[in-house]
Amino acid sequence: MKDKSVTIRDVAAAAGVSTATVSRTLDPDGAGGVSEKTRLRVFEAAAGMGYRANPAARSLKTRSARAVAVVAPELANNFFMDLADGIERELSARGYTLLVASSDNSVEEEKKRVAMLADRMVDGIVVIPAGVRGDHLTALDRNGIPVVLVDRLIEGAGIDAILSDNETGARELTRRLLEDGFRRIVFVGGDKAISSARDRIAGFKAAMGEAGLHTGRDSLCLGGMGVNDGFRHMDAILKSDRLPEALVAVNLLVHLGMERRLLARLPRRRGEGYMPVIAAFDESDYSPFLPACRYTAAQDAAAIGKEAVQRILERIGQKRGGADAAEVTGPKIIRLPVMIMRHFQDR
Amino acid sequence: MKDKSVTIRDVAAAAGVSTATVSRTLDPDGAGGVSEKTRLRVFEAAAGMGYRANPAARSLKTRSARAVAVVAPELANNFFMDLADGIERELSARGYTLLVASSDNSVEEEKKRVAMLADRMVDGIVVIPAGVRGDHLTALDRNGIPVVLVDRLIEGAGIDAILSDNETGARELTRRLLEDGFRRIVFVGGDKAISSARDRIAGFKAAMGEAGLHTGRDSLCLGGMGVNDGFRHMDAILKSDRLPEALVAVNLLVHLGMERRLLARLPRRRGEGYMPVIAAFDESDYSPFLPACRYTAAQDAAAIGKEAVQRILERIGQKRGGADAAEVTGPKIIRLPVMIMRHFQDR
DNA sequence: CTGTTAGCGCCTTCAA
DNA sequence: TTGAAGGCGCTAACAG
Repeated sequence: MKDKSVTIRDVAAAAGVSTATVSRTLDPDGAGGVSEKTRLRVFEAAAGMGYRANPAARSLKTRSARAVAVVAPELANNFFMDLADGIERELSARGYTLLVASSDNSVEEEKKRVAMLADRMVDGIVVIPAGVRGDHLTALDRNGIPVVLVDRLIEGAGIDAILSDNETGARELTRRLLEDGFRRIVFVGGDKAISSARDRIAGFKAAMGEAGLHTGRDSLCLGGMGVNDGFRHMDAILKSDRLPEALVAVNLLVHLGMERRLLARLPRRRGEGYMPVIAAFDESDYSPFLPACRYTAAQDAAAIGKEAVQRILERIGQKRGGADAAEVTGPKIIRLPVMIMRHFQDR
Repeated sequence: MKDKSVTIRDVAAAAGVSTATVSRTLDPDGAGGVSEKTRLRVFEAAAGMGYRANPAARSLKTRSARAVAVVAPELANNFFMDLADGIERELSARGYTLLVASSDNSVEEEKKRVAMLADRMVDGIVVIPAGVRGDHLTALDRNGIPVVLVDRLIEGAGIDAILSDNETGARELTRRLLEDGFRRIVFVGGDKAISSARDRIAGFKAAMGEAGLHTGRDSLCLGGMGVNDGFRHMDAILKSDRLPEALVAVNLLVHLGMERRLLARLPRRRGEGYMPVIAAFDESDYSPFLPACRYTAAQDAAAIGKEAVQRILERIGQKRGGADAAEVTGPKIIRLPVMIMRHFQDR
């Protein structure tokens, strides 16, 4: 907001060329026919005067802002921000800016935020969907603002997505428990509306099936993806007749809730009473401290972020180039492997 | 990016008024002399056509973008994102957009990001400083882009700041340990370059002094604010002659590192050998699970975020109004209280 | 390879 | 209270 901000005209005057030449020289996409001599002169002049292109003016003209947005259900979530971090790193390396907005776990809010971002002419939006509805995203994508889904899929929306291989992850997690000799295993949490949860449930069932175990009502405590849901389910389990030997938690938060419920039991003395083993999706810095936690499926947030950026910039490039082959190919869905980690607790 | 984006002219035509009238009617600051009748007509037309003002064009003209940026040392940090969440909530309620960027814990990077954001004509920047240097921020603030520091202070920079009352927090934390009967207490971690660390150290010393205890070399393990630093310090402590009875951790990460080191000991069986008690800054969802953690000082991230937004919008308003009284008053520094929490572990 | 020109969509005097 | 007109800083044809 410096009053004396130096414009392209000042640079042009100083370098003794036209504004058009300066513009071409300083084109971020670097594709301009400018002679080496003038290019040098312009660069020098620009640097000397501390010229900085005005992005608003540029946007107004080019209808693009060299910015990409991320919309996450919440900001204060470790996994989402790991993703954002990866995205930011990748993006800034290529001269793009990242905007972040929170949908506050609401599709309504997500709609608003996405609209606002579209207004701000971001070149693309990475969305961690808050729910199952994706019409607003599909519309955006069709209208020329590329959208890439991350972490969760919206079925039938026809939008590219980068995910973890949730089914395989859950199957592996369950297999480990089976290999350890557990038989009475219960899956906890999981909103059927959310694709990752569905896939994880499927993986669990598959592994149980392989072992010849039936997965009926009493081996599934479905519903919810939050801390309270985990707490609630664990509570119910503790009050049930047949205590499971092991549990599979659908995600970090449900896992946390379950551990909380276990911690809250009286008497607090460890080693007394029932203590199940938990295998959970999502590794965190604190996993080693959770008393029941034996296995986690660690998602590679950095890789997902990187892949998402790559995909969205590719799409942005295509749009500029005018190619529209993507629609024919159908949405591209990438599933990245997870890593199973073992935690040793003093049990 | 819609090809057929509806502009102010379309609305003007539809409503049968001039573009100037539409502009006045839709002024976000609401201060325009427009008759109720035309205002209604314009609103109706705008809504009917789905008009959305183009922020780039508006920015170009007004040199403001109704956007505020947050620059944090890292995104994948619970406390910082709690702050960001609070800021976002407050901001979007007032029609502002939040941009988030990471300085990657480097002042150099912070400089670059801040410059980029200034180019994008954000109206103000909330910074969680990466280090002690703040010239670039002071310059910005003087040049008309309000800057508010959060969580950490930069001495002598003359910039407004919203902080926790770190000294009182650390003193309280230490007092609790003393009340519990501990005498050999060591403070762990803390970069002297970071104001919050300095204040916390001072609080520790004050409490110890009150109790008539000396705080010499052997009661301070200073240096570092990260997980590795905590680990390293705890390692050294375990190898020392006189094991402290209790420890004060400078922040969440150092605390985590310390707990990790304790966890890593062999034999892994709990209850064997030495187990100190820790009082740490920063409460998290996982604090109840950390075996050594007895007290935490919980910062009120939401309140800090809210306060920061309020302050920065105030400054933005002043700037528009042309008032410059702030410079006379000197920087405003607000210290918010922390809450001491007790954790009961099965020890 | 470089300059000229005409806006992008909006806001804001200045008159009416 | 309203309208007309002139840019904000930049880019993208189109000439030269």
